[in-house]
Amino acid sequence: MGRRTPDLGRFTDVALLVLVSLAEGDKHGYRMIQDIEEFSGSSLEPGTLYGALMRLEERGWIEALPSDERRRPYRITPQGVDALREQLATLRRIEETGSRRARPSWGVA
Amino acid sequence: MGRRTPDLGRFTDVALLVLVSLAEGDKHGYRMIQDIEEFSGSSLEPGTLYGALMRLEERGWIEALPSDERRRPYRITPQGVDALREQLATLRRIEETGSRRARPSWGVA
DNA sequence: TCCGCTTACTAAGTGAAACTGAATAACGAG
DNA sequence: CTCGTTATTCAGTTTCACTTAGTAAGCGGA
Repeated sequence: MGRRTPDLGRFTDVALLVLVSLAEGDKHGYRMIQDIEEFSGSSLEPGTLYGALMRLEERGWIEALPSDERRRPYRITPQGVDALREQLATLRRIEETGSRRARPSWGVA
Repeated sequence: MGRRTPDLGRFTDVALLVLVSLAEGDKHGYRMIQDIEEFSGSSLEPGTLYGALMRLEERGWIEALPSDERRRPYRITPQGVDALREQLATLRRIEETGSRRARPSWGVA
């Protein structure tokens, strides 16, 4: 459930979901998958998640913490928090516009 | 401005933006570009927009209206409205989770 | 009338990312 | 010692977003 529609867009980026997840606290990949599933309903396959982690790290929005060689935890960086806040603001604007427009008794009268 | 970050995700799907735009009323492509620019800050290039329109039409979420051979107007379908509402709900959940988590005095104490 | 601007869409080609799915492996429970 | 969960890596494919360029109708002004 909470399916990302194949063909057509995904409707929410993996990168955003990761940032939201890490905003709660440090996590390793596998826990992010579970967390993201809970708050967004999107179940990510490993390949999708780890690919996004790599790119986010290159961007400097998250950083790897000392790994215990089984789990590889990540932390969101200050730049990551900035980016997240900015994106959330944009998201809110779009969501509000959409809600306003899709609300008024569609199909009725 | 309102840049979609090249590499890394786009953070908002073109398809969603189109649905929000059409939720306000019928529009042809060029006007959607302007409308979307206004409410989301994302300026789409023609190729991006028209590609999304094609896929949305195949999906049955929008439909082409009789064209005057210069403008090609589109209308959102009932299924499109359903899909939009569902996506907005998901978006709101993500946005709320993100805002809650990114809020509490980050980096302070 | 013809020049140029805005409007409006079409089309081609590229790269990056999301997705699937399978392989690997450590660890705990029983 | 075996099975299920935890956790990550990797390979391969699809698809979308992006850029850019091209076509063309309509309109205002000189």
